[in-house]
Amino acid sequence: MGRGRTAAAAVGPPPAARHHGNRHGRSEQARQAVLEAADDLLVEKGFTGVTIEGIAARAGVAKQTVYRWWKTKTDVLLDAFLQDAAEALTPPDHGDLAQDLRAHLRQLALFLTRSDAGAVFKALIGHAQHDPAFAAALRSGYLDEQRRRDRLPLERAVARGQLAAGLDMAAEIDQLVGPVYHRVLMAAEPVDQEFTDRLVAAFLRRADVVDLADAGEAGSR
Amino acid sequence: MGRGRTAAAAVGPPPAARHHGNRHGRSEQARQAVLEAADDLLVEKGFTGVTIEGIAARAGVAKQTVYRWWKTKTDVLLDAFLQDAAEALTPPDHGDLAQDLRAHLRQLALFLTRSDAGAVFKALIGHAQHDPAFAAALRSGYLDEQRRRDRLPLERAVARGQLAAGLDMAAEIDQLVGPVYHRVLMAAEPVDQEFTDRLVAAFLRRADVVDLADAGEAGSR
Amino acid sequence: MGRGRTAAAAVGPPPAARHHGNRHGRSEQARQAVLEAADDLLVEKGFTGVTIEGIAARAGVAKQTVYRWWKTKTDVLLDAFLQDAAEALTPPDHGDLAQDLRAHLRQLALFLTRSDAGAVFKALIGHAQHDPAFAAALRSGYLDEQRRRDRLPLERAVARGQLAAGLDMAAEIDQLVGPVYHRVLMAAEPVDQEFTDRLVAAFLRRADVVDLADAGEAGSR
Amino acid sequence: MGRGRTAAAAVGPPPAARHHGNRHGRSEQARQAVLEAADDLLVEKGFTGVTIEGIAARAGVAKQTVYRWWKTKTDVLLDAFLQDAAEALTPPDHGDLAQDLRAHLRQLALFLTRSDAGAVFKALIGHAQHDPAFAAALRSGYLDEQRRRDRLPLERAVARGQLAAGLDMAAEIDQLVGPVYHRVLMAAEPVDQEFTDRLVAAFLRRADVVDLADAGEAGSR
DNA sequence: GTCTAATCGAGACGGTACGTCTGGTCTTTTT
DNA sequence: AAAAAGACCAGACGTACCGTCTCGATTAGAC
Repeated sequence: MGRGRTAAAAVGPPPAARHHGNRHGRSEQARQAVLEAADDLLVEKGFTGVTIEGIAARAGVAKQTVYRWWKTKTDVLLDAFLQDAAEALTPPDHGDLAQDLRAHLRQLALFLTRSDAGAVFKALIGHAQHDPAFAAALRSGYLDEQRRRDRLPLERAVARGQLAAGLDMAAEIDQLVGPVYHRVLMAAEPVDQEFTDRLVAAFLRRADVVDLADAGEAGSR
Repeated sequence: MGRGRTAAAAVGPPPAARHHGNRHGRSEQARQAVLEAADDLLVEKGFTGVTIEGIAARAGVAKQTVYRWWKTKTDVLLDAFLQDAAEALTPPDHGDLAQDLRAHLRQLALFLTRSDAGAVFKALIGHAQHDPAFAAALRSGYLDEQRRRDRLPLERAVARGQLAAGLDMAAEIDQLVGPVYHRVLMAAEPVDQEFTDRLVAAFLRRADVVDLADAGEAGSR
Repeated sequence: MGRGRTAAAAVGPPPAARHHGNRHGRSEQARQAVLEAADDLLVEKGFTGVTIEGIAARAGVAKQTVYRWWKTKTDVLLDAFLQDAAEALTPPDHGDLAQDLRAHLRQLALFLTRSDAGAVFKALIGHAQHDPAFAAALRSGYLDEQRRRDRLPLERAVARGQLAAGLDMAAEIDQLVGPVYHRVLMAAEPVDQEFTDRLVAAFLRRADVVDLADAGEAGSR
Repeated sequence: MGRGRTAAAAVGPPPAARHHGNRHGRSEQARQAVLEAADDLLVEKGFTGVTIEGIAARAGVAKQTVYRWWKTKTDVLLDAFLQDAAEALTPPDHGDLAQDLRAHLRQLALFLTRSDAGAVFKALIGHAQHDPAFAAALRSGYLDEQRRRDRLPLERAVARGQLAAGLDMAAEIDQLVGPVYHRVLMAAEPVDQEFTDRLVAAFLRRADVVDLADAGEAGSR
């Protein structure tokens, strides 16, 4: 297994933490081992199969070391997820709204349905339904930022003059990503490209987008 | 406390079950006590606070009696939910598509955010993320049927000639209800009437709806 | 290993306890397994090596089963000891005071220095120094009764007219057995027959014993 | 609180140790703080309540500092005890055997039942039952020397001609102090002056003591 | 006046056992 | 036949100490 963390490691690692159990901070080695063990276990045995004992055992770490830095197994999973996925869902910038949105929704669908991190994410969303405090942590740690990223293509289009400025961004984003999450979390139906492209098309039609590639004409195609 | 079960009791009760711990079949009394205990506990203490031991204790029933009829605590909660909410979300029939959809989405939002049954439902959706078998049970026990109910306004509109027949129903439903679920399950934002009405308006615009009240004109655009 | 419990089983077994985990009482099988595991462990690994986890594991019993019936590992050891040793130290009755006392002290010395039960007993006495509540339990469970047994030879001698009635029994017993315990618990010196016989001789000399075998003479000096 | 160590400090302090954390030796300040913390904790919380972590915390010392100089908590307690009690139980010299013995046994009884050091001593004796290596350390560090002190009155009496030379000293000492320890360690009965005086009387009677105060007569008064 | 080496406080580390809790299984008696 | 009762095995929970370790600060004596 392993997790192939990218070097960037945007989220958790405390500044300059490469030492070993001394006053100068925690062991980065132990931290990484715990995070890897946690999401390996989630992928292998599912959410219920993740226990702090199991994480500690697989990470070759003392239980107390896990408890010292994380309160619950879901905090570990969240930490692991944040580290893995921080940059997975940044929408691309092709200079074209339609293209950007299609690519972004497709990427989101694949992330949720195909990647290990997506599996972790679904588990975390699931747990958030049972634990309001964790829901808040998940929101502030990930969802808020993700919503900001989701908004980027629209904001760039506004800047380009491709899109009217008065849009209710939040509502539009919900209409774009909401159906994707809905299929992933509740329905059993596949979330294929046809589906995500259709969401984009519906948006373009209702949002009076100026098609820059086909300048001079108004309307949505 | 209590649950005010409607007489209909659409789901579980075995035929002729009014006895109590005798040779004549299971005790309907015990069954009801268990279901009530389960969702009372959920409302009071949250999903984690529901345990089979706790259910049995509060229902005044032996643990084995719970295990005899349900495999897990989530099966109890599902059973309780189905009994309570079976018909809760049937969309109304005003003879007008726009009116029906607006009312239905509003009702859905209220159900999810305000009712006890909605709280149970969110908990079950949460658990389904951790347990594929339960997810399947939840789908076949409720979600599939609910999707059929969600479709009713559209189908009636097609029958009325208000809506073209070639529509991809599943995708349209996802675009209508998906954003609602998304806000409820993931975002912290309120799901007010303005939001749900906007979803309906977007649908009407993209779906070439014939406005019967304003007959003679074609399309909405 | 094993413990070869004598059938008599004077102490613990609850009345009619041969069933298995039902409402009618505890499992006698589990109880025996726990007691045997406890003193096997003590003999093998010493007092520190006895843990409730270890007892449960070796007995093939759940930890909770141990905790259900005993509060601490020392309670288990005490129970085991009582069952093993209840009648181990009853002084013999030869009809002669000197003979009885010599045999009894010799038996006590051998019990303490040679038998497994003696090892358990020393451990319990040791623990009693750290735990006043346990000390009281040990006294009421064993020591008080043992002191009564220690007194028997003297009382029989009084009944026979071999010994004056006004004796301070407690003080005399302490002078007889105290030195034995002292050597066992504190000194490293052997407690051989010469030593125990000397204690008896000193007692006979100071206690104005009528030597029935040599009737007619008074006093021992 | 505190311990009021007498200046003599017979046991541990290394020569010229008043520095603090440099190459030339240990910190006497830390050493004293540890010893005081250890027996304060014992008196306050009992043997079980003494932990190396607790000692270090209360002494305001790092755990490692304790481990650097002592192997176990019982070694700390032993060290503390030796420092406190080294000369506590030296029998007086009145020039009279009976008087010396009566005073000595009385002092022993009071030490064991009344003083803080006596409480520590009982705890150490208790632990020695569980740990043969510690038992040996306790014997060589204290008991052997104490037995030598116990013997002093008898040896002086022999020198004075008050007592026959052929006596088995060890056995006689055991008969004098054994019953006292026995009552302290095992029985709940008080160890009052009447009891200790009786032990001396029994000894005098059996040991053909020449009463110097009443010279000329033989026998034990 | 630096340099060196031992000890100090601090505290993270891998571990073991604690005592508690819940999950599921089982057996017996009662209805 | 199913209920109530509750003991059973199993194993995770979160905590307390264990004994080891690494660190940076402190402080003599050696140079």
